[in-house]
Amino acid sequence: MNTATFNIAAVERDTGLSKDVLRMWERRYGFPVPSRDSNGERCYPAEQVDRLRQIKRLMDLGHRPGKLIATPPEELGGLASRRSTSATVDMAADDGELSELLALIKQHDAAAYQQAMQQRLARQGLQRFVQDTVAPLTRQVGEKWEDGSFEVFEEHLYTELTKRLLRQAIATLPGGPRGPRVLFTSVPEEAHVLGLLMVEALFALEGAECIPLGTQMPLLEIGRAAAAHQAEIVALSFSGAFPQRQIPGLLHQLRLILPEKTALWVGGSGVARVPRSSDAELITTLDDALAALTTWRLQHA
Amino acid sequence: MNTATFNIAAVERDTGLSKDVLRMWERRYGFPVPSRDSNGERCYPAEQVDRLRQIKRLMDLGHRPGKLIATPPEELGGLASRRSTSATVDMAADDGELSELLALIKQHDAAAYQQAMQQRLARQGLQRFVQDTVAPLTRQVGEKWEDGSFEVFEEHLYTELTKRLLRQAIATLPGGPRGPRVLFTSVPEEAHVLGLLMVEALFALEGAECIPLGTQMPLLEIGRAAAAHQAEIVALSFSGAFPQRQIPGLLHQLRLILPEKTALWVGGSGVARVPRSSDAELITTLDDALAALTTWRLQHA
DNA sequence: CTTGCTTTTTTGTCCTAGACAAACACGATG
DNA sequence: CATCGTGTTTGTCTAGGACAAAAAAGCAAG
Repeated sequence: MNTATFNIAAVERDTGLSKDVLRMWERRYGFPVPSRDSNGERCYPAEQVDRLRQIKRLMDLGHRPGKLIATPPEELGGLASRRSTSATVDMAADDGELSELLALIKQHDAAAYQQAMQQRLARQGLQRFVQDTVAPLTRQVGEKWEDGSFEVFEEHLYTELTKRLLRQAIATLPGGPRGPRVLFTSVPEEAHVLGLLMVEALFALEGAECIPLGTQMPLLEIGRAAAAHQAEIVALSFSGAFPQRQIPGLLHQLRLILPEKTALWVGGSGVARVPRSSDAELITTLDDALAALTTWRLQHA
Repeated sequence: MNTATFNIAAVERDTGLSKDVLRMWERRYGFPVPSRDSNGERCYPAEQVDRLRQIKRLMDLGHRPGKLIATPPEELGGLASRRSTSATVDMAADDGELSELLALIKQHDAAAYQQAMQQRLARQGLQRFVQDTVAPLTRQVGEKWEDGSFEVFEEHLYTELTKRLLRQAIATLPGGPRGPRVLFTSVPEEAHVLGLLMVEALFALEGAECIPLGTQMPLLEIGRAAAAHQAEIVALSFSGAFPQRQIPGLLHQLRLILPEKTALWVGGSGVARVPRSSDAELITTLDDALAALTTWRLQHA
């Protein structure tokens, strides 16, 4: 297992750091320093790939690469919580029950987790389940992942199982003929969908007609889909890991592509730091989303 | 809407063609020829992006780029069927019923499609539903998409709705304590999951313990997950669009990362042309998958 | 005519190294 | 304390060259 080494394409795939960035870091900071194969191409050892992934993780949290690369690897784990602190305080409420759920994931007990969540869903009803269980749980998984107490694959397991629960719940709702037609999707390179699903669940409950197109739609295709479905609203989501600098340009382009009367609503942790603009409506919380729906209905009554 | 132009990163995102390839084609073939902005950077008009996506689509089908770029745009649509022809013949069987389902997607009538599929599922049972409905339907959607009679977003709609159905069906099955523990996932950059879900459904029916980790797991994380879950089998899937040349190296690496006793099973249309090797077991049909499971059980009884 | 091997063409990826602009951090001024 | 420069950090783009892997074409032998 130690003989495995990664070429630059594999490192890009596994860390999400572009080849350009990898080469630039090597030039500027002297890390990573891969060995070379017989063709002079870079060979990264698994150890450096792991450190790179850790660095990427902390960068998505807001740290600067220069500092991170200067930090010795063994101290990296400690840098976790940063913008988490403010959020953690005001939600210590029913931590107790939630951490039981987290513990099930941590034990990799998928069956028990699913059962516990099903019960909670039955007890709380879908709306409160989304707002009081799924949303805080997702936040906590994010934090645990950030501070290293959750592995990537544990976060994936959580996401996958929870997605299934939400989709299942949504499927039982009747398609609402009363609300606006809302098209749910994300741009290419953006694969996260859990937040979008939460909003879809809430909107479906409100009787909106939800059209889920999955993730990763090319922009021009989003335009075609909106036209074909005569969607009144296009709802997009960006995760925190999505390259922030691309977002404004991307929204501007999409705005040009979409019919004028189609609203563009954008949410997810990736847009928290994006400047407001007339291209799209930025939505940062689930409550915002519901409020936006209410407002839309008033304006189109 | 005509004022929208794409920079090279946006084109890479939307077409799946790497920046290197885009620049290379410009150098070698003289297409695409983007205009330049004030910084000398490439600006691709929407029209060229569309043509590029069409070319990429045909390349995934086996065509050569040199020919495609030489072909005038208006003739591109006609080049569709190629390796499809052989397959279409032997399945003209119950085309009738299936094409009704396809028509519902084409009309963007999500509700009716879901209802029709639910009925079929109830009538056929999960195994036959997967083998006789979902699998051929997916193949046909692929073909329709290839020959241009399905838009990308229609294929997305089909995929999303069908994924939901399968997941829902899987959720109702008891977790099997008898079979092997099978970990289902895909590598980064590979977002397609429908084929994996079909296999998961069949395996779950057979009483195997299925652990769905969603898509896009870094290789080292797949290794950790396999260890943590004590998985006996890791099942991966590659779509036809995944860069073929990366697959063998990738499987070799993963083989080095995984514990020796963990089997590596790989399927999907992307592996059809991959050379056989001792790194992984290549599985090309649903029947193969079931056969592999049976064999595994015999060998570990 | 087909099968299998070798050569040529096609094609993608990697390389170096420089330029620049956008984002950020810091300090000064209102 | 807030707002506005200014310097530093950082990512992305550009250029063309080199090379190897894949596909096609040519050719030989069964």
